Amino acid sequence: MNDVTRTLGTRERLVQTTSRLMQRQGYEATGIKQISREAGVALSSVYHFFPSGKQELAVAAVRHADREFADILREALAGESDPGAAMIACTRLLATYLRDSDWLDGCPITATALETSGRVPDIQQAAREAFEHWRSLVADKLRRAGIAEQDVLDLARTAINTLEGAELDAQVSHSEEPLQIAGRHLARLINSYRR
Amino acid sequence: MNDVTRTLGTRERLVQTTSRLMQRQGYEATGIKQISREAGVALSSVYHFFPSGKQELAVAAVRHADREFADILREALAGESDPGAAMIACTRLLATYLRDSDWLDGCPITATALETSGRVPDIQQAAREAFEHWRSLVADKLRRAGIAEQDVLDLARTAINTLEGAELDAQVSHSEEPLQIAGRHLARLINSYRR
DNA sequence: GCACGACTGTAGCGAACGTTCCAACCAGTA
DNA sequence: TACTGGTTGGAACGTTCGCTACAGTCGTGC
Repeated sequence: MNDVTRTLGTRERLVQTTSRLMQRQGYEATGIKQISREAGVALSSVYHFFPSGKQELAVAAVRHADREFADILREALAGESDPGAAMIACTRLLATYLRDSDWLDGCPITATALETSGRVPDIQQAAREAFEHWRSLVADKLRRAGIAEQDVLDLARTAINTLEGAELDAQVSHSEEPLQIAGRHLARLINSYRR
Repeated sequence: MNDVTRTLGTRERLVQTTSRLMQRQGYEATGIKQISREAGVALSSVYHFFPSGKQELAVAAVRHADREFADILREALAGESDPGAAMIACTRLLATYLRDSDWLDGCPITATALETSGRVPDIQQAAREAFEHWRSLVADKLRRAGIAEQDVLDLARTAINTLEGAELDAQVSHSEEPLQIAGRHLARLINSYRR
């Protein structure tokens, strides 16, 4: 049992533990028994709360990761008024989480989304919604900063995608540098669209 | 048996099939028996060529994917003299492969790299080398185009990372658009460093 | 005190996992 | 023809997988 145990409800503990495990190992490598063990929850309780099993739990975990990552993004974006500086703040925050977790906690859904690609539609759908959600947060920031509407959605898309790629690189390289570089380049790109 | 069968040597068939399966399903979801079945190779032959088993085969598959993706990148980069246009050519080629495979064939090593992160050092190392390899190809292109040396490595890093993120997005969204947008933005970013 | 729904503990199902073992096979060489 | 080294086919190992079944425990409302 860890911090998560005994403070939240059983169902919430399951979702949170699943989300963390899938972030680090992906969908296939994360077993139901491992989840119930690490969450301090009976195996039968998993099927009590998620009657149709692993997939249902995984979808709930992706949705949870969606909200959690959105909170991180929102926090980082809110701290800076300039949109370029806000992107740099994002990369700094992501780099901190990554380093502090010994390069284990990257994007919480990428591994799951990739290995279930074309095989588990429910999970795919949840992942698609998460990316869309995160993009909309960045788009809002750009819009408020006065970026022209015809550039906002595309810029937000590349911003999130570059963050994703840089975080993957940082995780594999065990280095914060890819994220720092991405932050600088994204700021420069966004500034080139300011009027 | 498919195209790969009976034309290449047994060992090469195994590596190629493993690479393709891991590209689509990741490491954990790809079974030794599935590999031997799809490659048209006896199960015992897997252990004949790769005595220490699945991990050793996976490392060989990642190295194979490294070379294969590098060929794609080299081809796309060579077709254009302008470095920005070359990046757009890359995104176009990746988008084509992705669409033609029904959005299944994205980056051949991302899924594997992520789900083995911090758990299978050999695979991690092979993935690290692959990313480094691909970066060096882009860096060469930028250098030859006259980008200042102090900008080359960072730009190459962000270019590869943005490609990775955009390809992930394209795969999840079932759309070529994220890659097209990334191409335009990368070209703009690189141009802003031209002298 | 009692009944009831929520949750747990345990045991076990069939299937698939990675791996091992070994006899059989099939070149090529002598 | 006999031998040899590389390769195969098939059976089986122990373990783990996702999942099911069911009796038992617990806190709450009557």
